[in-house]
Amino acid sequence: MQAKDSSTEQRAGRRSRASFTETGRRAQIVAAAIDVIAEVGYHRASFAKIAERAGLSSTGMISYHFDGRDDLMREVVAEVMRLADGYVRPRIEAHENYTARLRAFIEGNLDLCAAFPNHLAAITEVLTNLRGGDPTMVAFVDMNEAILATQVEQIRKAQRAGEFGDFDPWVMVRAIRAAIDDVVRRATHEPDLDVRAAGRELADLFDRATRRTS
Amino acid sequence: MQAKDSSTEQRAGRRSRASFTETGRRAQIVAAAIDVIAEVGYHRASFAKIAERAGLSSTGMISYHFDGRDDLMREVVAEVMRLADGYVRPRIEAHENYTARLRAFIEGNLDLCAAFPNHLAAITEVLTNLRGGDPTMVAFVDMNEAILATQVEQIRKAQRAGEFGDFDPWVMVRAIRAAIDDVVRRATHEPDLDVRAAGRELADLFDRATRRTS
Amino acid sequence: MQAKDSSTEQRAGRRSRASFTETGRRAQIVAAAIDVIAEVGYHRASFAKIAERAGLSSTGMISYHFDGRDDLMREVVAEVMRLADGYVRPRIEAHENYTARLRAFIEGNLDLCAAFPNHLAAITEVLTNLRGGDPTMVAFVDMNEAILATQVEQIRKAQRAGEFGDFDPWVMVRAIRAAIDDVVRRATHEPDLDVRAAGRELADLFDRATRRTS
Amino acid sequence: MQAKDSSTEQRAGRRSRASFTETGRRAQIVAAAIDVIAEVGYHRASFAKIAERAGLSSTGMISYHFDGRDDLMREVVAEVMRLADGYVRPRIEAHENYTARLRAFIEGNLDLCAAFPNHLAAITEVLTNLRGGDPTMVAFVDMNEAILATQVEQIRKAQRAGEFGDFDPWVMVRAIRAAIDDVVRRATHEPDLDVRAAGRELADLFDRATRRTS
DNA sequence: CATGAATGAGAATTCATTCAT
DNA sequence: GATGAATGAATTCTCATTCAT
Repeated sequence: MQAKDSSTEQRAGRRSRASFTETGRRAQIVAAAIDVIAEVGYHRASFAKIAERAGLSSTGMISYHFDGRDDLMREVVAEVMRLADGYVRPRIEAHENYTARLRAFIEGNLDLCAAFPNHLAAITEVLTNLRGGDPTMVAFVDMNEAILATQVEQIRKAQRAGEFGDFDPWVMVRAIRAAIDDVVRRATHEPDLDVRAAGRELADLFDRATRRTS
Repeated sequence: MQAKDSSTEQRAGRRSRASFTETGRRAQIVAAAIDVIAEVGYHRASFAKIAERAGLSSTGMISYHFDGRDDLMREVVAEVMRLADGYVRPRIEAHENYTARLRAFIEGNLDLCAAFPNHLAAITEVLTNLRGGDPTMVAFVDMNEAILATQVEQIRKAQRAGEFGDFDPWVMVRAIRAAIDDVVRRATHEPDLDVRAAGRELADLFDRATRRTS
Repeated sequence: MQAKDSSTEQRAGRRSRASFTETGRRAQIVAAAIDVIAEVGYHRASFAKIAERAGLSSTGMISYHFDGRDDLMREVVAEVMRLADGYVRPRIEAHENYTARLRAFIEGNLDLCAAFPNHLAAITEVLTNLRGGDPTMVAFVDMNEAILATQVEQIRKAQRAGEFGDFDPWVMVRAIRAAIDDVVRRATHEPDLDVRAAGRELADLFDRATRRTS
Repeated sequence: MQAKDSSTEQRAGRRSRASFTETGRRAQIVAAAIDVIAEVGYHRASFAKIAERAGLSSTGMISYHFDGRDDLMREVVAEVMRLADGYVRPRIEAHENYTARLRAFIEGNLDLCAAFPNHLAAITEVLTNLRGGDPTMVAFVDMNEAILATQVEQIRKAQRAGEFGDFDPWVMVRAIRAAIDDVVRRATHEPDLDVRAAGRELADLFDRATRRTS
């Protein structure tokens, strides 16, 4: 019910042996990209803006470190997933029953959103704009799909355990994801939004929606 | 709990009296824009692609009929809202109690999505990419906000009537919207997706989520 | 020392027999063109703006009545020259001696500018932007040159008559023209400018400049 | 009585530290722009033509080095003013009395025009077409106005010194400017024009016009 | 490694002109 | 005669990417 591990090895390296500087530069660029994407959106996040944010004086540096825009975006997603996984997974695994785990997942995501607003906003932007995009990034959508599949599996277990009611787990999983992403998206541009409160509300909402009808 | 009426008169024209051909061309271009936006997304929907889809030989034609990209997008939204309103509103108003009306709203939207997949996908794309966008299209976001406010009001009535439980109506409304939009988005690129079935599932889901806990 | 007559016949007619409506429409368009050119300048005076000003609903009308932009501009120049000639020539011919005639020319032009600000501004715009322009409008520059030549001849007579001193008449004529045009240009956008007063000052200036040194 | 100093620092850059190549390219593009503007005029001086003249393979290069058309034009004006200042100012300051200084100003400008025909033609084109233009370039017009004001002040001093007669210094300054610009404009397209001779004639002309009437 | 100059494709828009009605 | 829809060229500008230094 949370992000799969996406280890460093998946980063697809033109460069077999990444030096320390190399790694640092990449991280720096990815961090800048996350901020820029969160602020101006996926499509307006040009190399020029990202380079400027990263304190780089040339977009060429980005092209040097990444195999094109897609590669950079891949890394952005990977980075955020790494963060999200480290943040949310422990909170989920701290609970035994599925109801509590679901709540932990939803509230964990939105607590994370409150703590790192740009990260979740960025990944949402990227994944949203990937849908229907180039076939070159199919791997990405697949990865996302895999995560959802894991969550579906969790729900099925809860249903078999009689903890959840009878409903289509895919629809449920996507509805949860969509609701979370919606809050994330708004959080970026509505500073007054109480993200944690929204998280609790959503957790309540989906608690009722999943609960076995007596 | 549905789109406000946005009548033809609101289109307000450079052209005071729109000829039949004028109206036809505009409609044709809007239709092409809807298809292209649904297929490639808001940002990749260039005038070139839209013109090609509309069977036009140059992008200049679009600029001739519309006062720029924003004007075209406005019309796209207006057109879809007109369609959605005509389709969904009667289905809602056919019911008295709020539970049935909510179901009619959700299923109505997704039935419409099944019937006109591109229309809802297009408006979702436009509105999604407007969030945090140019200040020139604030009116748009406001309109959308007004629609949500109407729905919130409906929910409040249902709560006062004891038909719905106690929850934050804004969070609920946004979660519903997000869940519907998610299905709409996927419908465009997943031809096998059973949109109507998803609609029924979502209606069930939010029925449970809104129902007064006994 | 003033504009040559440019009769209607010079208008270069695709249309051998101009109907009344034809003539009226042309005049109406020319008048609109004069206003627009004076306001936004030669290059920004598009057919669209001119048509709008003329109360026409299509630029096609202009293309119908004129053989292209050049033809329209030709007519603008001819129209203004006709006006200027009728206004200035009598004031010049009312005097005998060349000094008074020169003053009448300068003050006459600027009085005209005060009375019809757009007309002189328009012709100045057109002629200025013609210099170095297409070879298709050479005839235009030639006509202008012919007017200056006439004025040069007047000066030569004055010099032979001992009324003017010894100087290059061409340089003088151009300096006068340039000074007048400069006031005309500024008059359009500086409403507070006292054009007549400037005319008197310029007349004084060139009076001193042409006077025989004792 | 001549252009104010417009030092390199005023160029203010997107690029804080301009490399040698950067500076070179900018200069090269400015030079090309000056030539093209002198030849085809301000409005027809498109990036395409300028790029071609500069030996560049795409207009994008110009956009890369300059913040748009206005920025390029600004640089064109600055460059010409720098040149003109270096050329004319010493010749003016070599003289004590105002009569000689005026002559030095006029002849200096036209000698410069003979030496660098395109430079003065270009600045004249730009400034002429700025009048009444975009509000974005108001600073430009203001600068020009400041220069004229300086010259007006010089004239006032000469009048108080009894060296010049009694006349409106503003009208005089503008007439001088207009006469010079007229010669400059013609010089570009009339190779046979003896610019220096015209300069001497104009100096004589305005010498008579400013001289105290005995 | 890093820079930044260079490239060329693609974007929206304006324009004069043509043409069917 | 008059309209306005259609065309295609031209314009400025942005962008990702390449490459010499």
